[in-house]
Amino acid sequence: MTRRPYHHGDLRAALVEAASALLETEGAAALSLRRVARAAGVSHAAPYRHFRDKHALLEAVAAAGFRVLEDRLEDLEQRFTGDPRRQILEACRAYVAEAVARPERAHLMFGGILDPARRSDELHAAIEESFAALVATVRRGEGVLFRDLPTRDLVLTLWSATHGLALLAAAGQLHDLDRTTDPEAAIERVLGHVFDGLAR
Amino acid sequence: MTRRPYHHGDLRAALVEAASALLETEGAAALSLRRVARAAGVSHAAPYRHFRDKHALLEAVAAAGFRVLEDRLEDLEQRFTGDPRRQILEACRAYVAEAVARPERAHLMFGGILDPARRSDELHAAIEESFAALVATVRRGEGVLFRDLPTRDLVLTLWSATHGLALLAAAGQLHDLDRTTDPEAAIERVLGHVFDGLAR
DNA sequence: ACCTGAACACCGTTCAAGT
DNA sequence: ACCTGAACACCGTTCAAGT
Repeated sequence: MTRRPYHHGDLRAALVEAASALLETEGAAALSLRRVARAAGVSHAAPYRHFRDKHALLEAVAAAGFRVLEDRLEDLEQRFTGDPRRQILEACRAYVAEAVARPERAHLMFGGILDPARRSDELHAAIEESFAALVATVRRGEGVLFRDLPTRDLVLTLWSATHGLALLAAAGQLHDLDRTTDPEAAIERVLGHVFDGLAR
Repeated sequence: MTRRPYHHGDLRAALVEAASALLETEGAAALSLRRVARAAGVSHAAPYRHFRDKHALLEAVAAAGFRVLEDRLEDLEQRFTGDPRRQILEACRAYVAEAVARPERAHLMFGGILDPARRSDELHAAIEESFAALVATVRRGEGVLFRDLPTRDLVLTLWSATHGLALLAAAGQLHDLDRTTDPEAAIERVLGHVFDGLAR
């Protein structure tokens, strides 16, 4: 960490990076703009050159999370070509794994911390694209795996189950059901049953 | 709102009430302990007589939410006696309806705002009891509605799907899938498919 | 026992000034 | 163009003092 008075590089990216790290290590409550600035080696007013306010910085952190999710989903199409069942299963697994690995960011992405009315274009695009990747994954099972149901029904059912398990796991609330169940095993079983309900 | 210097009544309850109201109208970010105190007509230091800190007050708000959920679930056993399918369906509907009606509190209950490591006894008990009510509801379908699966599997699958839909709806993220789908109709379809997967 | 008012360290945001 | 440092209103928390 060089401590020059001026940050000669991509300060914007450095701030998003620092905020993401602080978020996960200290929690959302302890994440202040001033601490982020300090971690990036700039004054507390410098972030305002790159973000309108704290909310905008948090949106950028969330957007990065959605892009990671999108990348992971798109990767699976290549890795399991011709096996839509496996693709969908791994997609849901990745969704849960991401939420468990970065619970604070997951809550920021899905949580009620950000105001939906003030979504930046960047966040909006990141959400749309990761969501499109999800729909595309599910679609590859149409006519092969699933009964003739509206795409909307397939996506809604698989997404709800996956999202629910992911957030329960991220919040540590799965332990209230079963102290011995880890999220990896749980998503396997849940998806098995959900697949049964949608199978042709 | 009387404005006496001393609050002669149940200040603790008044603070939880004021905090719940402020939370829903202004959002979690705008919810300060000082504003809660002002709304209850006491000085900013008065809440510390009843709560160790802000976190403890928020826990009390969350606990109230879990108790509401529990009451709603237990109500259904009486209202639809002998119809376990309806009981479970209405339970999931109530879960989603509560999250949609009070999205900010739902995020507080399930969200990553509260630190799981610091759960008060009150909150712990409220979670356990509402969760027990949920398990009891699902159990009434065992041997009648569902295949012979571990209770854990039944609860996990139904709960994940319901929880996921509830939080997606609360966060306004269902709109990204389908602008015309309201949560009421969505939970109906999702649960239909999930039931199919668990049916005997 | 219950509450107040002053105090402290910290925060988000703004803005004139510096390079 | 990009960043700093002072300033302001607000916050969570503590504590001696009041009734």
